[in-house]
Amino acid sequence: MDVVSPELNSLLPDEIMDTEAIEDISDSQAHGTNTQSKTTNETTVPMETDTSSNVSSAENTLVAPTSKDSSPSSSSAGNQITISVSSTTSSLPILKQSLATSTTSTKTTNSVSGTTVSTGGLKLSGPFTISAANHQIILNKVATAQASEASKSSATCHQVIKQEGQKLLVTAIGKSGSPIVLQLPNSKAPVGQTSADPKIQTPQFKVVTIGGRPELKPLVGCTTNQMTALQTQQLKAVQVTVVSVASPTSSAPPKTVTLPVNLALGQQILAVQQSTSASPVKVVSSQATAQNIKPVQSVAVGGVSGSHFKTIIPLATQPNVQQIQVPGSRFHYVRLVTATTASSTVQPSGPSTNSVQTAKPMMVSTGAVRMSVPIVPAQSVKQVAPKPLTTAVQGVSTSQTQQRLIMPATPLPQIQPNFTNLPPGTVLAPAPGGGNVGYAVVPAQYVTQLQQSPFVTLANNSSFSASSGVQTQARLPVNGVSTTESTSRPRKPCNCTKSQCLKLYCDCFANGEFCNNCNCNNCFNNLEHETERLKAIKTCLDRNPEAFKPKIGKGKEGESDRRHSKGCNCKRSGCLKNYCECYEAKIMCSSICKCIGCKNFEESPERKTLMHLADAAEVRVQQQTAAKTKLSSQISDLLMRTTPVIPTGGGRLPYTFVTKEVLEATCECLLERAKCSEQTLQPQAEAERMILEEFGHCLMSIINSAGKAKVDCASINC
DNA sequence: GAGTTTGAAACT
DNA sequence: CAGTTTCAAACTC
Repeated sequence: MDVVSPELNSLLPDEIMDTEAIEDISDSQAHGTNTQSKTTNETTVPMETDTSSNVSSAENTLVAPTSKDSSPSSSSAGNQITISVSSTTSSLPILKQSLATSTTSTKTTNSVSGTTVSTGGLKLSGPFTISAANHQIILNKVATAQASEASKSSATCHQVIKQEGQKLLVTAIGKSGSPIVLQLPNSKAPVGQTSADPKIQTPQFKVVTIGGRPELKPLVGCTTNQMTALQTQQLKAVQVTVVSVASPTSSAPPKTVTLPVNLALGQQILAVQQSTSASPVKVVSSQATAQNIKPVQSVAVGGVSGSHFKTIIPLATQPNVQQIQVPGSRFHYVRLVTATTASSTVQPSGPSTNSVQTAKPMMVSTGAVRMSVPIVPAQSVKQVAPKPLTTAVQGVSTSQTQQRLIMPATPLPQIQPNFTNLPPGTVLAPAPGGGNVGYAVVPAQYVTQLQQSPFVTLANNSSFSASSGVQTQARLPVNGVSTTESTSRPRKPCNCTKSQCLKLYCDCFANGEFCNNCNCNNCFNNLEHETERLKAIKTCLDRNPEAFKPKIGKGKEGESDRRHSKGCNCKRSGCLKNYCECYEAKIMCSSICKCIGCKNFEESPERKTLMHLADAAEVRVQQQTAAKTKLSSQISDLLMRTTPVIPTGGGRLPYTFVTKEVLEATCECLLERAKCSEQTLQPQAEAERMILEEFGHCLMSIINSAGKAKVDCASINC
């Protein structure tokens, strides 16, 4: 696997670095480690990135000029990277500093251009833009759509990374929305041949893995050992790992992912493949030294024309996690699960194995094909990885870094070719094992679920240890709602009995989640039945391509912000019961609803009544809670202030607990209960019973508190 | 907790 | 596309 040079690392948005990393950059850069990259077998492929958690800076994104725009050196001999940094507003000190110290760039106040990044034998050339203001690195489309087609046969229109016979062709995403294609053909195949006719030869894609991992340990035999101390120090800062696309190795069968042509239609393909053992470049090297890196791998997939492709690089605790956000889709992030091959460059030695077991960063995994295929036609991409994510991810990572997902090795040839029908955000995880690649389709939420799923286990199998780990998932905001909230929110367990949880009847399945702690019978909505589940997903999508999209979307102009995408069809519920999907979603029915006798509209008296009742109930609950809290606090306060005289061995509780404050609080509780009964039109007898029960509760609280105080005092006296 | 009602999903 | 069946959640008792 190729690893980004320190120079390029320094150019990455600061969101992908943690504070430590940034500091490290500063430190290392201060020492002038400009020449380190040449001795480091690492190469970075710049990814289109957007970590713009800052909205204000989002508008400052600058796109490097395409070749059409006379961008410099896009066709230059593949040994250069032309970096055009245009920072209009906010300064990015770290970035600038990095640029100033680690590149040969021509620096101006707010922009840097003409950077050549050369790392070891790997060289990357091609225009891209680093926007300091927006914290973006944008790979521009090298040419226009027409030119791009022609460019496939010309290396000059690609950014080429070449190392030891391997070439990585990078067709950058441009403003026109062309997909990023990181193409690393087999080293034995000439570049021109590979790219000449994609129809004849299926393109092989390689996923670029960005991010490193803290606590990485150098692998035995990797080039890390050759790194100087300065290199090591610099690499601590940030790591961008370019993972292979096709995995041509002399010893292992290449892991090739064949992508359908239509994926290029406004959809972004991110294929990853790590370099193999045969490759002189070991991915591990930089990461192994990245002790302080908080690697992040995330890609926000933009839409077709004119949409913004953004690669979100959130902090991930482990390197082989990549996230893809597809706005508008409930599948928002992706975990790329590394697969392993029998021939792994991972040394069976203790250190490397242990590093995995202990959640140490192991980009070492070889032959892995990781591929994320955002399916949804992109809409405007506004989602970014907020900085707070960094903290969240880090927090999560510490607790779950040892979890690993064992992916079933079931090949799915019948489904594999058609990625377009998979749910958005689906992760295609190659199954570990031989040359055949099986995929586990993991909708976004699944990834998070997997962390707590019983299917997530520690892999003891050495073949898994290096690459098949499921890493801690950075949680990105989903439609403005933190996925941390959405995923941590307790979901109602399903009770499916006949659907095997593989139909949309099942809420878990419909929400793109695994069943977990459900009451379902004969459940197939789990990794153990990935084949069936994959088929079911495909079936659902065939039936309705929108099946996995949120039902509640934005309405037309002038209508409510939220409305049901299809509308309800209620007939008997008046749309005022939870049978109605609109009412359940707490939205009013809209013009597209086909309901009969609908009462779920703005001026509906029934609806207003319900709303008032609901509000009143909520207020009552709050008041009761407050009253009880007050009572408890006052009792506690009394416990602190009073020192009741406790007769030795006596059974009497001190009367001093029944103070004025306690009485008042008790009365408040009783009054609230009475009001509640009154508002709910309860019969008097029932109301009295409820009040008495409440009084009993209050008494019990007092007695318990007094008893506790007695015990405490007695123990003190003893 | 069992039985009923309901409407979305699935099927024909 | 409409009608019917299946299904699981919501609801009632």
